[in-house]
Amino acid sequence: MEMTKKYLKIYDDLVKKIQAGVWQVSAMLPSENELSSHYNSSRETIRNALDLLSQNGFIQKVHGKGSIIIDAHKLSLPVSGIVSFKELAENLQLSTQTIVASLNYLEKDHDIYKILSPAAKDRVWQVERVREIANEKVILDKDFFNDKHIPKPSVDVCQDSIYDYIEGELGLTIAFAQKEIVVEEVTEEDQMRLDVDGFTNMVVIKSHVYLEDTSLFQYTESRHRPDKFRLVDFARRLDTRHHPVHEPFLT
Amino acid sequence: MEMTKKYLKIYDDLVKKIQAGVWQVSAMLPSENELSSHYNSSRETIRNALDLLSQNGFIQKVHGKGSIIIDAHKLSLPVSGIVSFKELAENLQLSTQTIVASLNYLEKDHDIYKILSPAAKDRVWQVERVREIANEKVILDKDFFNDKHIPKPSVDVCQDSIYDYIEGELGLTIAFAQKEIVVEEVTEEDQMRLDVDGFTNMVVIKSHVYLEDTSLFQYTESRHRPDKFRLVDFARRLDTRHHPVHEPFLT
DNA sequence: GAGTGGTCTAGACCACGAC
DNA sequence: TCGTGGTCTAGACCACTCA
Repeated sequence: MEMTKKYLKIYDDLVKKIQAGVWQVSAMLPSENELSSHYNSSRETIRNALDLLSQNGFIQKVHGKGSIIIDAHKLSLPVSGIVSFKELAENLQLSTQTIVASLNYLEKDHDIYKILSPAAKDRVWQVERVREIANEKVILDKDFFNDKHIPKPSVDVCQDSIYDYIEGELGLTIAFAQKEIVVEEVTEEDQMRLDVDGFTNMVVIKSHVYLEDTSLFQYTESRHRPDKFRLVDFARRLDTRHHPVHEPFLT
Repeated sequence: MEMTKKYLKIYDDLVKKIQAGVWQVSAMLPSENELSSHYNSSRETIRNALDLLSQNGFIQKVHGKGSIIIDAHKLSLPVSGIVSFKELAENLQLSTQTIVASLNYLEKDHDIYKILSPAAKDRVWQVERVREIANEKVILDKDFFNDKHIPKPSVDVCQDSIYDYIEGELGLTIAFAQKEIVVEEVTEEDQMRLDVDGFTNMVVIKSHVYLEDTSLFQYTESRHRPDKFRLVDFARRLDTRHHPVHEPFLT
């Protein structure tokens, strides 16, 4: 009696083999037919696993040829997405630290209510966290939550990982996010909380985050000192016929 | 005798209906069974079409409930990806102009040969283009190509769209790209070519672009004046178990 | 329990690449 | 021509949501 999904087990197995170097980069994966007999599965199930490999930058499928091993993870792990600072920090070799600078409910007249609680029925709380990397305070994260979806937790939870709290303790599933990256001027708050170190601008990531039922539950601003900001992204060219997949956008 | 793929026609039709407002945002799409009888197709084909809608931010699927219409296109079209300036400009209401500042082969000792032509067998050419938006020169694009894959075209082609040349005239397919976004100091060249307008930093997008056969054919640096840079991104939370999908990255 | 999407199967034909 | 991946079908069972 297996709980796990077959195509995920196949995916996991293939990832492990690719990372172990069973096949060289730019070599071919076995064909879909070979894989389906090897894993005792239908071709469609293999294709589900291969789709995952492709989405995550492990292979490139070529019609009539096969699946080529690529290495989108070479330079320094990649891909735009939704990730917590904790997940991120675990992949860094540098020492990191989080300082909870504030944690409180907001006044009802705060602008953020328009976004997170239009009827102002639910309370909204805020947490501000300073991220220290190699003993420099370089990131200021300002998170706003609707109390109805995410009850205000303790400082300890904020110190650890709010996403673990949301996905683990509360059992909610984060589905998607809309993000905007811009460069803004340094604020007084930046100067108070961070080591701005003479910089006059900050890179700001503004995110609207949604649950699986499409309700908006979080708004975040992550303010980065520009010399410590770097975003690595792996992008596939999808159909751009109707709704061009965009990149730098200009106002 | 139809050339077009069935699931793409269904996708196109559903996009048209969503954009026409046939269903309200946060309403449910008809169920997969209803859609398959409506379009005279199997459920798997419908699911292919719905997967595309989901990837492109039109719907959010919820197990046991249905497909909810969402609106990732609300603010200003979205999503990180691979797009040409021409595609981008067509979605802008502002007047834009491209100036080809230079177009030439590079000396064999240029650093870029290490990336694009390791054996230094093939020639590498470069084009520099200044992008003017609302009569301000705010973007400097520096593109490097391997002559073997992409023969150096005329200035007119660069003026128009190199991607149209590659995908249309040469019939090649761009498959994926690896990008890095960082903030760098203004260079003398920036000052010479652009209206830097007192800014001391530039947002720089560095891209390695690959063809379908996974060969690297282009390296690009796109340098943006920070006040005119904005990136909008729509991200889904995928499996982050093995290879965390990252966001801001730090050095 | 009825209806939804998620997984999986076995089979078919097509479009493409390489020989 | 052969093997590859791409599309499509018809049907099955499971997991989930909601009344």
